[in-house]
Amino acid sequence: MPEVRARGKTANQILSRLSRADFGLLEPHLEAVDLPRRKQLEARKKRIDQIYFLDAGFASVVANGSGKRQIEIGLIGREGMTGLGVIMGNDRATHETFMQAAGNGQRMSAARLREADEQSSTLHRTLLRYAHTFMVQTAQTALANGRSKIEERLARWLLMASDRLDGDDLPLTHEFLAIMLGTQRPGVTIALHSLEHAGLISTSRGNVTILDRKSLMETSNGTYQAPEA
Amino acid sequence: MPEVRARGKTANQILSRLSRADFGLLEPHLEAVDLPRRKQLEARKKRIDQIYFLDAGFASVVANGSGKRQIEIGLIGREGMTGLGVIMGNDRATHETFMQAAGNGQRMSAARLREADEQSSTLHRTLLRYAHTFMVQTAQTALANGRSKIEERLARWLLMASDRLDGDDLPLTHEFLAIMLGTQRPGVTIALHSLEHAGLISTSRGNVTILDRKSLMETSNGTYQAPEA
DNA sequence: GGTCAAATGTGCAAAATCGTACAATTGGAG
DNA sequence: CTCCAATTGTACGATTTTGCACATTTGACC
Repeated sequence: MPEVRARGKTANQILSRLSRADFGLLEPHLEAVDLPRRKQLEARKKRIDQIYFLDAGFASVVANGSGKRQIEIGLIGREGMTGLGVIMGNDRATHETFMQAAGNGQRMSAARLREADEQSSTLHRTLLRYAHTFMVQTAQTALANGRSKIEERLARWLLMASDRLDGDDLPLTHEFLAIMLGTQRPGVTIALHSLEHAGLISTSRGNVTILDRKSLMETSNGTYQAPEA
Repeated sequence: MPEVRARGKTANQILSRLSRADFGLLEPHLEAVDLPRRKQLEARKKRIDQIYFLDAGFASVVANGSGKRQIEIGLIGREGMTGLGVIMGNDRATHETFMQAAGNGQRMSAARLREADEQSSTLHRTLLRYAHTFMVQTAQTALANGRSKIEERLARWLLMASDRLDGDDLPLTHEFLAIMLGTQRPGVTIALHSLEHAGLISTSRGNVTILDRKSLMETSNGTYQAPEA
């Protein structure tokens, strides 16, 4: 049987919503790949060679400052893709992007994507719309970082992460969460306990399970926005 | 004499760097406008009707959260424009944008800009490149908000503001700065005094003057990036 | 079933920031 | 010149977060 990848074969929301024609532009170049945890998808200041459309798992986009200051500015799951720089005319990555929860996706060369992007204005518009979504997410992050307490930001982050996974089990260590939120690791431990005591989550070594999504949203105090927006 | 607006007639860096042809697409629709302080250029959730290319002064883009939580996510000066949503396929504004330091600029209808943007791919690419720049600025803001002290963020902000004005005099009240940085107003007063005692700035009612740009950059502790990047 | 590195729990003093209140001052309007 | 509202200076307890340090637990591997 021929190796034809149907549009419906991917869980990636950008790909699966493309028109048949637009998908046809990309399809010959797509390659299914496994994406283990910590796999780097983009490296700061390095040329973007490959574009990843995620089907499962999620990646973090992290900005680095002086010293070891770093903080997450966005999450990418099956709703999105890496390589926005390519779409927007900058072929070098500004930030680090790496898998945070293992999964898989479709990969293609950045050059090929650029070609397809130039050929189809409808494809281009679709990709741009996602870029805009990501921009809004980053802005929300800036707001949360500046005006919210750790517990609120943690609640927001857990919700965003679970949106990008199938279940409510999030494979995360406190250490990782601390880096994502840009705080001390013990602060994360405290905040997680607080949420756990309130019955919103349960935790075990390297794992957080969301129990009460609704209350978590309240705890996030307006910093979390439903993904459809 | 005919009222022809030459490309060189505007200080806006996007417009002045356009090819003759691309500028020709926009020029018939541009209208010089005065932009007083607090003039709103975009309103959250409202349709974007007009696009502004700034020639002087600068605008703040502010994200709002629950209650009165708000924080600035970006500055726009003569290097930029408003209405990125239109370029990226979203005709409603996500954030508030208003003039922070009075100035002037060129205005045109969003519909006309969209038309021109669709006609010329070189114009489109130019606008997109600015959108990417703004995205990076927002990401830097998220980093600074999450990992920097008020004094560092203040130094960063003053530098960014002065990049977008001609002189080193910034017409700003503590109150406004507090909103921009997302902190308490007294905190700004303290931080300004600290910078003033160190000889980096001088202040008077409603005004901050930058005296030592270089030291300010050091104080910002890596959060400020030179505008050319 | 023992070992070890990773992950988590906990404590605590220092620093930063918040939240709020109120006094002092300044410059423009009348 | 006088008045007044906006702006700035200052204070202070409460809260949050930092920055360490160290004890404990867990689970994979041997």
